Amino acid sequence: MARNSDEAPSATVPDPDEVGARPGARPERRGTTTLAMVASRVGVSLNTVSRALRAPHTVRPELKRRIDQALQDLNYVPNRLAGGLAGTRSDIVGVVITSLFHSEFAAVVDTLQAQLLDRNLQVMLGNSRYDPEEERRLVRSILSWRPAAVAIVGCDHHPEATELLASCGAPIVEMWDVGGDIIDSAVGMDHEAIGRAQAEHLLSRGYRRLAFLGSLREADARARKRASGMAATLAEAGLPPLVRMTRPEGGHPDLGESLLHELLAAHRDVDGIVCNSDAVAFGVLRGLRRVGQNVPGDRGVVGFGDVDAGSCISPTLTSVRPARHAIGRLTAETILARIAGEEPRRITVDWELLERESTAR
Amino acid sequence: MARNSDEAPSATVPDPDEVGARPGARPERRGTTTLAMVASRVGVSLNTVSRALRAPHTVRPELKRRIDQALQDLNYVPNRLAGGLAGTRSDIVGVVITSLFHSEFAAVVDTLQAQLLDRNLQVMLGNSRYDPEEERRLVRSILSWRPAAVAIVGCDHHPEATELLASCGAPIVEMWDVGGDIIDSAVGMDHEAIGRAQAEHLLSRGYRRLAFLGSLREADARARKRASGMAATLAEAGLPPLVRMTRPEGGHPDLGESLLHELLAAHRDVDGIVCNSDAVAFGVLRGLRRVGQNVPGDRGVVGFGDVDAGSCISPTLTSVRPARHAIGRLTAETILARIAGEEPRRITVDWELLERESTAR
DNA sequence: TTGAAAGCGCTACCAG
DNA sequence: CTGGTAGCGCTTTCAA
Repeated sequence: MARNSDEAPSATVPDPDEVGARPGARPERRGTTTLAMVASRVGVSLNTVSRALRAPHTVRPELKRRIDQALQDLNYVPNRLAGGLAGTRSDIVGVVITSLFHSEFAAVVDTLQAQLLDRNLQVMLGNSRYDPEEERRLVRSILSWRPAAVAIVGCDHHPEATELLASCGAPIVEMWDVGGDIIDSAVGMDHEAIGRAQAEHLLSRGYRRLAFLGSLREADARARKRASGMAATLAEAGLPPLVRMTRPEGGHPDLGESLLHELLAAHRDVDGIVCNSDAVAFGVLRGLRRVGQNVPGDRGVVGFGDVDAGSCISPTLTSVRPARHAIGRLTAETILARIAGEEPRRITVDWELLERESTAR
Repeated sequence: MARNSDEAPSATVPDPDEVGARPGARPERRGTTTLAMVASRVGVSLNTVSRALRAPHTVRPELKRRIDQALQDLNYVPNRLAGGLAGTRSDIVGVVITSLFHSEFAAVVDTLQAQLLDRNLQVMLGNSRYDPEEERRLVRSILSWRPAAVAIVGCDHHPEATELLASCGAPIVEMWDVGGDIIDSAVGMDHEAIGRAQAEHLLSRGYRRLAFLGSLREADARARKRASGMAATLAEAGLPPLVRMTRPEGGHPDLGESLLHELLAAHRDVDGIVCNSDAVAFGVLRGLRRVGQNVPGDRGVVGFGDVDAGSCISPTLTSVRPARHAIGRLTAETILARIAGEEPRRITVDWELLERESTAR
């Protein structure tokens, strides 16, 4: 059981306002107990209490016990705004992502938050919704809390965001992608390599004419890198160029089905389809089933993200599984290391191409 | 096909100043412009600049222009720790959820964050991972930032968390659930009613012996309320009692398939299966397909959450669609209203039972 | 319309 | 080991 300040059977919470009102004690405000109140109740100085909290071993055990008691009696909750202002660190880690909804990054944030909380770092979250302007706003806003570090999705940001991050003095960890210029540290995947692997896999199964389908809104730098990887692979193999189709709508099965129809109308010869996300791929599979096309016989389909459902649909979906938890964990570790003064890191994280029925011919 | 996981110390990174914090000297924060610096550059006093920021109309237009110029030249980023300490508001909204990974709440947080950011409120996120003890820690931690408001999933918390939230003085909005006691305000669904609807739907399709399957870890108060609703419906119809099966693992298709086998072994007569989440339901469908059972013919399956893939699998999955974005939006509105001094609210949000093939007999 | 001064609650430094 | 004393950067009266 954790020792100080972190336990209180809330059976009876004494009134914090009842403090020996001596000249010298600060005027008490309703509801909030300050260190000074605790100190005056115990009869020691304010900063003794502060030390009892931060460096327990520097306080006489007996005194420490009495202080803990008072802390608990008064139900003290520290004011970290004050702590952050006075100290050097703010204990806030800003986390900027591009999307939460399509759960691309939910698992990453999940792991990251849990690991940071263990070290008493609080996550301040922002979602740019794939909008660079929003990202700029968000970065500004988060930096105004003087975070101890910032984790942000991607390596390609609004120029002012990059500038702000680079010069704010806090460690910055760019997540998900490792390609390109890095501000400080990065933990992510090589998306171009993923695109190559997706294309190579389809080619190895005999598909020859490939397309890349996805939401334009989510056609971020990572998606473009994957598409580039595919295009490069095709070029090297001397095959016809990659067909790319996007729409403004979000990545959803309906988008996938709709893009599929467009694709079949314009490029009937395409036989290998890579989607920007599994959600889109599900729609493509649904569409192909509805028009009586056989998968993997007539056309192969590859997703990205490896959502749970991919192994439950029929045909099961070939997809790329990012090491989401690894990214979250390694990002947390990198943040802690950087805060501790270690060198910047650039970590390339594993991913896996899971070959399932949708390409198994 | 696994890929590289090499770790290369990046050489392209500009090395920050000597981090060697000599004892005695306060660590210098790089690139931090203070209001005072801006003021001295313009040749006015510090709080004139402050006013120019917060109440522009109280400053002579010409001066305002010069101040704005200086603000921009020096690339001023406010320090909201200081602002929060000095002022009465902290502009932080704490958001406590039970899970991010299975994206149950990702959409809610998504919408909530975007709406709050529009009003310059920053989201501080915490994930309790369905653990009351973690929830208590998290609430304490978040309250130590003196948030302007707190949004939290559910109405059933660790007792100390409830106590802390109730007495912290900030508006509290409980999300997702509206049943039971409320601390301040709530925006959510009636989960017992959902359970009743799930059961009634199965009964109306001729299924008679019902079971509830799910992850124990996610068997939170909401899930229990839904199961209760089902049980009550069965009791009122004079049918055999609800079979409940849970396991400690997280809600995943594999869990669903595994629970299904257990169910078939122990209660062969069950013909209507309600799952705690769509992910579990997907596994149940997969399992039934593998053992050659016909859905919806032999058994009906109902999910919860209405994940995208539900309409792409075969058979398509009957599920309950929570009004996720509505919850996010209404929570934001309630928070803003409460901060503005309006009365607490209790809002019951719609949901929809989507009848698809998995129960269509 | 502007400025001076007093804190917000805490941490950090120094002397006892 | 303990207490005094400065601030951290900003908001807020209250004067000018």
